Amino acid sequence: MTASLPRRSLTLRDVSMASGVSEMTVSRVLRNRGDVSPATREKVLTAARSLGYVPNRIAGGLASQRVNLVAVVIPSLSNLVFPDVLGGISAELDDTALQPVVGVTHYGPAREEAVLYDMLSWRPSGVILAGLEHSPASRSMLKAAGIPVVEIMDIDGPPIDVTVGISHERAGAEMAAHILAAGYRRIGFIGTHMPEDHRARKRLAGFERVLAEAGHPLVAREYYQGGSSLGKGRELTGRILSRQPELDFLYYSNDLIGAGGLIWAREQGIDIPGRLGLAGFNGVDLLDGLPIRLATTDARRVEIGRRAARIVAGKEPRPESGVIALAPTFLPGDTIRAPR
Amino acid sequence: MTASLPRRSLTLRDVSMASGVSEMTVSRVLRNRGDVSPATREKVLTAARSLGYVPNRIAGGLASQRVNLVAVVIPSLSNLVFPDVLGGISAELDDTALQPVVGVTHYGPAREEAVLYDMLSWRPSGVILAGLEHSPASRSMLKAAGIPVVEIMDIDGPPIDVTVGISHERAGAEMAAHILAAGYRRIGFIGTHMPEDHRARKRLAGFERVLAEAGHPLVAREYYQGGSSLGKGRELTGRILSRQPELDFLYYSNDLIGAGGLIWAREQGIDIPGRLGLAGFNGVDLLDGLPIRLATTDARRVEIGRRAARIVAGKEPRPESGVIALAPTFLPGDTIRAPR
DNA sequence: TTGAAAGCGCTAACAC
DNA sequence: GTGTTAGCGCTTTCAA
Repeated sequence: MTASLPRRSLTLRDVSMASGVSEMTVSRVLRNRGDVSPATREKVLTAARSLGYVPNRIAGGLASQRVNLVAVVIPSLSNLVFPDVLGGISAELDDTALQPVVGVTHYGPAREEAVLYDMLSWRPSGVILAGLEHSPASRSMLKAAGIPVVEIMDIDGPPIDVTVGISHERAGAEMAAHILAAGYRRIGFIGTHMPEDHRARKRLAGFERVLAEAGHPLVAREYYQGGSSLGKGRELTGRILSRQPELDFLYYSNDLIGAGGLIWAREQGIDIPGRLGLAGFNGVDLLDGLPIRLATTDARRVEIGRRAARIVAGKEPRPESGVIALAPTFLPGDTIRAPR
Repeated sequence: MTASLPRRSLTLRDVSMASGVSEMTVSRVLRNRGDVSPATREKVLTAARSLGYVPNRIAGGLASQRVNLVAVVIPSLSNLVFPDVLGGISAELDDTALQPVVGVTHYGPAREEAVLYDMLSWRPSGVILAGLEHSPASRSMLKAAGIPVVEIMDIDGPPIDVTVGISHERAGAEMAAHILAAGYRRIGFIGTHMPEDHRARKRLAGFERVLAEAGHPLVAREYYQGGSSLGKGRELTGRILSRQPELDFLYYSNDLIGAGGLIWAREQGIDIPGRLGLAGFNGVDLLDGLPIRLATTDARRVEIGRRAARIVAGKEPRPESGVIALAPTFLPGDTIRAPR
């Protein structure tokens, strides 16, 4: 049995004819606009439902010059952190007419440009995008779009319109301060080699700055390509420690490789946090059930998503300065000694 | 300094005037359609770029009656498994004109209905949605849409149009067979209490059927509410084993709680897989770096996404039967004994 | 409270 | 290779 697929979809006109009411009134009923008598209303709704009418927003958007979409542009979906941001955005948009539409850039500026072009061609009511670094063409597009543009997750730089996030420079600096206060001195770093991961870069810069100022500069670094995983963390931790066994602390650019390193170090029987301290970044709750908790920084992902959405939705005014700064929060966990 | 936001966005007309070429030809250039002389082409492109023109797809879609969107409707983004499916979809759509647009249902049929209504109102070229269970209204909408509809991840039931996935009944049955073959006899189950997680339900049904047929029916079960996490897995494993210490195998409804159980059991010094065997479901690679690998079933997520996308994109014909069955693949890991 | 007319910005179809 | 015309399905505006 083959269901016969309708050649074209239903229009207001079909509902109008089925209900004996003008298209305009049908439109009013379906959008809950203006005054319509209960009787007419009922007639229309019945007709629409029985026909299985689904409004055509393409036409509606063109006519009204208004589309209730918010473009959300992020680097990746497999990164664990972006679903949290999306959760915040979507929770805050839930009681508005706005709907998020997600585009993924895979950390490529050219790809970001293409995604933006694409999304802007749907004339969304606002844009939320990760980071402050964009190609000149992307910046022009966003400025020319005439809609709210909220850059998120980073405030170390000038926004196009508004930015909501944490200072990664500060997050790195604060972590360095905690590590030094706990007495660690021979500190190494493990992170992605991604020129386009500006936030990781800024964190490392802040981290190194504080270490250097204290006279205990970073003594080792290990970079990797590709995605983060527990396995990668194990491997790199093994490598950096076999090369420089004197290291007493490892700072990871994210929690997942940090957790991998933690698992490896425990297998080796290394005393943590005594002989070796470890810290990651993000504060992902996925890892909460591990035997010991990795020290990390909560990047305030959900809240960032919420605030960004609030601004786009007009629930909260655009800040005068264009900047909404949240504080990165240190989570000590079990992998860093108490301060001396 | 306040950038002046343009009151309305540019139109083809603006590009036409700036380049001295008709709107129609501008449209041709911008879409790479038809023959346009290189000279004209250049003029148009230059004008469009310098103005910062971004086409209006709302208008384009209305005029052409064709929108290059594929609606993708999934229960959750935080579930680890759906990003994989999305990855497969997006990889396969990358060399087509189609673009995925994602909607999230949070496992609610009413919410699914709303999301579908919403997405269909954009007149997408196709729909990919998780599961075979939908409200009657959802089914009517989908049938009436007149576009390819691909239900994914489950083939235990009749599709609306096409379904691509694995049989969860079979996945559960096969896991039971492996467990029995390894000599385990006192088997328990830990899973979500989600009436709407039909796939988990079907897996358990297949699992129990084989156990019962072999004369070793399931002897314990533990359900939980809410999301899955390592912590939840630890907690439930502790609970079920303290209640029924004689259990020699635990089957989990997903890898994450399974891994939590594994971590807990190792902490207790329980011999795995000797004294106790464990298995999860999904085959998520996130957990690859754990000290020992959890036995599981690869649910073929990426491939499911790919095949679904291929059908929507017309790269592969709709199967006669409407069903594309992939084989769930048993991954023995280290938490199940070798068969006797 | 309801209806009629115009037009949103683009593209299909056809003419030149 | 390029231009003209009509119209996609709705909503805005104005009139009744």
